[in-house]
Amino acid sequence: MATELEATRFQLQKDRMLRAAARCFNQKGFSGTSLKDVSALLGLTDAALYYYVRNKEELVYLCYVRAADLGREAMMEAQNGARNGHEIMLRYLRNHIEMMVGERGPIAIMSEVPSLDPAHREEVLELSRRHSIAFEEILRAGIRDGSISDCNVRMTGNAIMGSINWIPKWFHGDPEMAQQLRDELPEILALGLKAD
Amino acid sequence: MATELEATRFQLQKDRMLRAAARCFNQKGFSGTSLKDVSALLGLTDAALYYYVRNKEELVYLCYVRAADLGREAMMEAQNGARNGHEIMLRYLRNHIEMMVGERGPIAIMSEVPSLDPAHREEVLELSRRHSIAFEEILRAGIRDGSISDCNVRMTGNAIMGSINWIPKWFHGDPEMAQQLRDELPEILALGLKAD
DNA sequence: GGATTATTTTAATCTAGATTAAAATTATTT
DNA sequence: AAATAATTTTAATCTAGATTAAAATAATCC
Repeated sequence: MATELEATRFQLQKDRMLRAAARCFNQKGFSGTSLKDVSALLGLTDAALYYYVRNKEELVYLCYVRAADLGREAMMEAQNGARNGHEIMLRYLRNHIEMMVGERGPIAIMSEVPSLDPAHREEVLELSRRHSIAFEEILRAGIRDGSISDCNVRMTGNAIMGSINWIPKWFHGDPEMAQQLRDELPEILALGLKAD
Repeated sequence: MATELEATRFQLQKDRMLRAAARCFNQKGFSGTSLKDVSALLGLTDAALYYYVRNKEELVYLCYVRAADLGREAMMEAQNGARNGHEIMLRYLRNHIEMMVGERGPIAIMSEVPSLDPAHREEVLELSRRHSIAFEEILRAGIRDGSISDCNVRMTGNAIMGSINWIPKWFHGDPEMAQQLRDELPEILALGLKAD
C-alpha cells in the first residue's frame, strides 16, 4: 500500500517522460519534436503518452512548470549559509547548472512560451517573471552589501540567464564537458560582477 | 536597365521576407511559425512566398545563411583599427548587437539547425563552427596580447554567445531597450574578461 | 490462480498547414 | 496601348503528425 510520500510507478514514469520530452524540446523545439521522438526515448509508442498527459501542449506546459520548480529549488538552496549576494549568486548558478547537466536534468528551456494555451502561457510567464525578479533581487542585495559591483541588474540578469539557457544548444551530454560546466561556468559568469 | 550592382525589386522583397521570417522564427521557432505568420507581416498570402523560395526549409536555411553573413560582417568590421584583442571583442559585440536590434535586423538565431535538410544542415553547422572558432581566436589573441585575462576560451565563448543569442527571447523591439542594449551590454559581457 | 486495475499498443480518424497549379493581377517594355 | 514578363492570389491537394477508441498485455490484489 502506497503512502502519500512514496512515488508511484505512474509518477515515476511521468517524470521520466518529462525528462525525455525536455531533452527533445531543447534539441528540436516544441513543434519540431513529434510525440514519437519523445516516446521513442522511453521505448514506448506515441499513443502511450496520452495515458499521462491530455495532449502535447500539456506536455510542454508540464516541462516548463518542472523547469520553474527546479529553478526555484536551485535558488532556495542557494540562500542557505551564504554570506553575501555574490556568494548566493554563485551558489545559485552552480545549482542551476548542475540541474541542467546532471542526473535530474535536463531542464526544459522556456523558449516557446508563445506556443502554450493562453491560460498556461500566463501561468508560465508569471513563474518565469518571478524567477527573473528573484535573480535580479539577488544582484541588488549583492550590490547593497558590497559584494557585487554596481550594474544594470535587468540587463545583467538577462545576460547571465541567456548564457545558462543557451547551454542545451551546444551541450549534448558529454560527461567531461558537464564537469567543466560545473567547475568553470559559474565563475566565468560571476567574474565581471565581483566588486574589487 | 538594371546593373549588376543595384538591387532588384525581387531581391529587395526577398530580403524583406527573410527579415520577417527571422522575426517569426526567433519568436516561435521554425515549426511553430506558419508561412501565414511570415506572409502576414509582409501583407502577402502564404502561397506568394513560394515565388521567392522553394519551400519552408529553404526559408530557414536562407535566414541562417544571412545570419552567418551578418555575423561575419560584424566580426570583420571589428578588426579595423582595433588596438588589441579586448577592443576587437568589444567592437564585435557592439556590431553584432546593433545588427540584432537595429535596422538591418533581426538576425535569425540558429536554434533549430536540426530541422534543416542534411546538406543545408552541414553547411550551416560549418558556418556556425567557423564563427565560434573566429570568436575564440579573438579571445586567444587578447590573452596573448595581455588585454584579456586568461580563461577557458571555449566555455567563455559559448557563455557570451549564449547571452547574445538569447536576446530575441526577451527583446521585442522596444526602442529604449534597444538603446540600452547597444550602450551597456557589450561592456557587461566584456567586463569579466578585462585583464587588470 | 482468477479477478481487477493499470499500462500499452493497434489501427483508425482528424487537422493544420505545407505545397502546387492555374488564373488573376500588376509592372515593364517596346 | 498592346504585348510580354513579373508577382500575387485563389482554390485545390497532400501529408505528417496529433488525437482517439477499442483491444491487448502486464501488473497487482484477493
